[in-house]
Amino acid sequence: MHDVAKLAGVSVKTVSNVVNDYPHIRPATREKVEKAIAELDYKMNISARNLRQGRTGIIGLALPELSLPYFAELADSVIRAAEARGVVVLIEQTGADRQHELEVLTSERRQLTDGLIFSPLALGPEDTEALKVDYPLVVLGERIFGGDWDHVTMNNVEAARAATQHLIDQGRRRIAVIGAHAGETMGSAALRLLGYQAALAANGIPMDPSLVVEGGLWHRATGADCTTRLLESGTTVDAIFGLNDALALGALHTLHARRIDVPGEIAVIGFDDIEDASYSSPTLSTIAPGREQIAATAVEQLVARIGGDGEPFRRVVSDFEVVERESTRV
Amino acid sequence: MHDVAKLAGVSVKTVSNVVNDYPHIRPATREKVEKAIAELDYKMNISARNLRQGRTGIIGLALPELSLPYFAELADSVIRAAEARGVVVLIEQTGADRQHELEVLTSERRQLTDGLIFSPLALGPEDTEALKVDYPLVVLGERIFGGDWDHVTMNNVEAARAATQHLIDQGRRRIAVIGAHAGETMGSAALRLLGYQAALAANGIPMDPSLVVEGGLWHRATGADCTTRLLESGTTVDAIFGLNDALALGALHTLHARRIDVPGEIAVIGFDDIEDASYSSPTLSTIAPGREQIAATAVEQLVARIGGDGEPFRRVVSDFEVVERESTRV
DNA sequence: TTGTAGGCGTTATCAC
DNA sequence: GTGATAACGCCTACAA
Repeated sequence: MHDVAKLAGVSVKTVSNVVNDYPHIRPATREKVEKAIAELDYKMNISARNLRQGRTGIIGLALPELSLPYFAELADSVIRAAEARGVVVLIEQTGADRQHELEVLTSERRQLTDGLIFSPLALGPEDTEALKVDYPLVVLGERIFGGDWDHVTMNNVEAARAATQHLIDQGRRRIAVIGAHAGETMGSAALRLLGYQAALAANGIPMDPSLVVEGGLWHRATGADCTTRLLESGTTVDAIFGLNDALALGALHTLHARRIDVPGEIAVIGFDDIEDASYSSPTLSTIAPGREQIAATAVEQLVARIGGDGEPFRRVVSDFEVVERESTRV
Repeated sequence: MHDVAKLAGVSVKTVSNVVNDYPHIRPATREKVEKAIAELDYKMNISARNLRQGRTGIIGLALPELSLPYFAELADSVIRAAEARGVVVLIEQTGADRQHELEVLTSERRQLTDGLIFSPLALGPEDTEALKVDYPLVVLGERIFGGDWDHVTMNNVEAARAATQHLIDQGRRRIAVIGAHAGETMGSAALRLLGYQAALAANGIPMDPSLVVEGGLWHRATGADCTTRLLESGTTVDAIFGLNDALALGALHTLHARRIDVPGEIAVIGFDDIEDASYSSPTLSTIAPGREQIAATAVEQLVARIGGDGEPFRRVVSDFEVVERESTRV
């Protein structure tokens, strides 16, 4: 910057003003400086600016893992939204491990980012304290309510209710759920199960515990495994609600292997609308959770906070949609 | 740092020594300092360190997009490998657009990263000059050979030959390829096509141009579309080689929709071994390209370069493996 | 083994 | 409108 200033015959401050688009600069001066910049191929030192301003222009995104298609697609959307706002994204994977999720919140890396978009999977209401951090934070999902931070989420209960209702509308009555988490009262698993129960109740269908299959991590493998256990339990089933698409795709896999017709014998619906859902055989009906909207809103809120927005903390709920495809089409 | 030094009764330099694990410190001194750090909850200012050292501890990863499962899984592996080496990863998406890929190389964001792992999809040999950058660079894939940078890749030709040979071993003779890029002489498409041709030649099978289907971006949708065009051309086909798994999964989709038995009538093999390949119906045979190894090697090389390694530029070729699943199992 | 001085490249302040 | 100067918080000499 010194060199540029010298070559242009101005002070460093003027150079700084030019590169920062400070409005009150004489056109002639600006031109001189820009010519010097071009001539010397000068590039601003971001580290120095960061030090001075206390900002990095980087936001963190902490999620379970990119191998899970939903999170890969979410990350894609977040990066795009961030780019539109002139910030870049540092991704950290927690592996859905509670210790790792707690660590992310206090990590040294938080120094590197101006704020964090956090999608926890293992934290629960007992970890509320840990989320009281001194940097801008936007939490995704519904695991932890009511803290002093911004929240972007979807209406899990209502969406799961709609998915179940869709199956009921097709005449299904023995609807299984795979991927349930016993004992949880928060988190997607619990909330979606609630929606499922609500739909059954609203249609006067008794809830049968043998139709609720536990499953830990929501991978395809888990869905395949849950479905095997379900079928081998001998209970009657005419539909399966996978609490996410990966589970539902795993279910399709098992059903296919056992030559069970979908949707003829058993209809299947998932949740997330990942890209695979459009290309599986059969294609998978699912809930589209408004991923783009979630990403855009989260980035927008975070950037606003970083900019010193003193608004009260918000909780934004995105829209969802039932997407009917072959796996439930009669 | 001043405050810590004052509280511990030492100089700032000593504090610095402690936090940087400088070896020659009296245990008593170290303890005093650590106590003061804990008491004040002191955190080092990374920006200041970056300014002083000229390093950020961040590496860039530029790839087409995270929605493509192969790249999502690659990013996952890169982040893990980077974590093991104490660096974090900033991901940029190029959308496989040439302009965007060129821009990534000179972007202001390069100031923020100590080096870049770059997986180009649109650049070709004519862009060699653009890759001559003044920061550590590791290029993935085989689009551009022989420049002054490190290269981590797989043996596309040999792997494609093995995939084709696998189909031939199953008695297939009318083997189609989907996703070819006419006119390209570099890049995965061209190299894999070369391997395909080599296998046919080695087995005395004539190459039939009507079996080579063009397809631009390697998404599922493209694979589905290529397969439709292939079938509607009326040519005889008993196997399809998708130049990546997404294409092959798209093919499975179309074949399923048309009630064509896989592998009974048509066998299908892909390339990449993404997670979906294990859970499609039928499960997809494919080439496992050693993704973990590629990621680990790329990070390792980049970190070595950043550390000032003056070794000559290397080209590392990872191992691959044919994975046989239902889509080719007789 | 520890302390002191100086500078890394910017931007903010406040004159002019 | 533009310039001089002092921080931002750390690390690398070099000295003690």
